[in-house]
Amino acid sequence: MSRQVPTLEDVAREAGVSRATVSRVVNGVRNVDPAIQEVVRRAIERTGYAPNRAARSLVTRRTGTVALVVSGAGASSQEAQDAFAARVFADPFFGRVVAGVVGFLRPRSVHPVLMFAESAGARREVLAYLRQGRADGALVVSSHADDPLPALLAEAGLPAVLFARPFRPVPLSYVDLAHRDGGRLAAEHLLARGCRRVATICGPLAVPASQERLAGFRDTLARHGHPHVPVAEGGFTLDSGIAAMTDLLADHPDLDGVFAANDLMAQGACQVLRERNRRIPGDVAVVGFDDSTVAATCRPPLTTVRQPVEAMAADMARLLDEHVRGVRTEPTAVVFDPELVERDSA
Amino acid sequence: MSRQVPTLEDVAREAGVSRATVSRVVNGVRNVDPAIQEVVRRAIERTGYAPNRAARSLVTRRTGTVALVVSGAGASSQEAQDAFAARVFADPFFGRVVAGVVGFLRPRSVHPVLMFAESAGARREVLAYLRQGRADGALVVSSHADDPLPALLAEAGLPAVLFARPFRPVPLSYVDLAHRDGGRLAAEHLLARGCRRVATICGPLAVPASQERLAGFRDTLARHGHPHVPVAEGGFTLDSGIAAMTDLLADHPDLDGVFAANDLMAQGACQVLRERNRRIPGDVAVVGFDDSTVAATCRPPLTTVRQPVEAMAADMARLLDEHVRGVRTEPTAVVFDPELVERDSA
DNA sequence: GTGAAAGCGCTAACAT
DNA sequence: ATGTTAGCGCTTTCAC
Repeated sequence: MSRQVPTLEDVAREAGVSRATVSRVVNGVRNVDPAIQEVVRRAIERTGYAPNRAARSLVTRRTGTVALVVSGAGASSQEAQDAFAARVFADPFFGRVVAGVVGFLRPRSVHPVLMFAESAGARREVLAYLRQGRADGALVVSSHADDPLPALLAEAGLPAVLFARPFRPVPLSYVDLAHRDGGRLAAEHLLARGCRRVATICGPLAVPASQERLAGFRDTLARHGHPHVPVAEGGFTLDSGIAAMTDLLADHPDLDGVFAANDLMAQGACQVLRERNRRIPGDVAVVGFDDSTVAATCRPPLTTVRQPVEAMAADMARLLDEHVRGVRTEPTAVVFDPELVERDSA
Repeated sequence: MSRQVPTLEDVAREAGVSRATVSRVVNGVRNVDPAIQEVVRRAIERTGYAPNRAARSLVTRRTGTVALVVSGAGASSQEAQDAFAARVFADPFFGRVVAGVVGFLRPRSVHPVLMFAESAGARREVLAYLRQGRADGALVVSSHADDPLPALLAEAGLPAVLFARPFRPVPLSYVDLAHRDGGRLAAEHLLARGCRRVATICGPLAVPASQERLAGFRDTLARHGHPHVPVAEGGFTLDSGIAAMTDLLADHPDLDGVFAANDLMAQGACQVLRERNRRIPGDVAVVGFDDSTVAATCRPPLTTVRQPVEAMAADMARLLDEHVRGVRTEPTAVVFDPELVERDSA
């Protein structure tokens, strides 16, 4: 059938040296005569040798693989799982996480295996996967606020790094954004351009990040003499943004500024506003959050609070790498600063 | 540091049996006394044993992992790679592929490792990965028409299944859609609702699927007395849909129906139409393609030609599984039928 | 039905 | 600088 795969032994025989020597040149260990290196390299070429990773992993106890886990609230039917996966990918946020993670991992030849942990069973699978040594650690992105996975990972003593501070304290490293500052940035910008009747479409209040963006926004407005800010809660989706904006407009037809806690909801808000023939930013200024891909394609392009997701994700991978290599032992938090990106919507 | 992980040996000692017996119960092999099975199971419980996958893979020569490869045209800078990943995930199409693949794989405890192959170096990495036995096979989704990866995979004799028929024949299994029929469905629907001046925003003509959707659309119209159909080529993105619709409208201000070769471009078309105050479908009917997530959230919701991506992706995984297990040896093509989904836009 | 033992292909001491 | 050798933890004949 498929011909036998060459092993270290074969290469050694071909090159007339020992397995150990071949192993040394394959792994780039020094202490090998340059001339012999060349001979071995040629033998590798000729035989078409590729090191068997299972054998290597068995002795090194490392796989060069990390689990990229998308963790969420828990439906368990097949349709629900499909929907979960589709929803995750529909959010431009996740694509940026992957880009950042892969950007760090790829140069190091480590690969991400995609896992969904939206049910108790799926969480068990993630733990089993890690315990079987199939991956060196886990990168966890929770969509759900009170995700049980981080605690399980920590208890099991498995290397893991989280995107966003967990709801309840867990001895795990994480990267996060200074969400409160982000809310402040949005408020200051709206105020600076003269808005006086501003409202906000906040994210799910069960999510700490939503709470903080809202708090930063509110506090700043209060400090500038606007103690009462209409709030509509959304779910970080386009639809929820549409619904929230519709509600807000019904109760406060005279508003002149809106801060949406992510770009998707901001886009929904813009859609509603345009349908109602409100000019953006003339009649109503709109500020989003994230600076995701939709921010640029939205009509009009969104002024938004940028979250450097790619950089954050890359750092998450870096932290995990350090934990796995053992050069970092204590849980560490890295908090990034948001930045206002001005486009046309405000 | 982290306590020693229990091995088969430990469980065997704990249960008072041999390694072989423990292995048998772990792998569900029969010929084990039920009483002993129970003893072993308890020992596993007590020790918290989890089989080491590297060791198992070393002897079984199977990993329970498949590479999910997104293959594309070739930029090689870090930014280009980031952008590639972000773009891939921005397309709702890919999320559905993942959902379908995971739906099949998960019940079988096999996991997808995500790989991007947009450059020659990245392609080499994919081949090396497979040759090292780190994955049992590859599931390939090409965004680029003349992707060199399938041929490389076939030459190397590595198990692989493609999403969509490759540009030039390659001895690999693939799943695909009857795109031509999809184009026909769109044309028939537009005709049936009375449109007489229809145009189309086709996909990149370098992609076979685009060609076929266009051909099916054109042929059907021609057969009904409309030999000349204005065509604008897009790139399957929102922006390109906007540009194409703008052009079409400039040249043919009186058109009353548009078929866009995917939903993203249809959405762009709708945006332009609404800005121009054309009513949809009253003034201009719009038909999309894919029935992706944007179809439902578009304003108005899109009438579209459904491509059963999840089912196709699941079948792709099934074919690969069969090739890997050796129960299927010949390259096989599975072609799915499109279906018209009526919503509000046409 | 169960155990003994031979590898799977590799790395890493340890010798030389 | 290079070779020898002892495992890593598992599955799988082959005896019993």
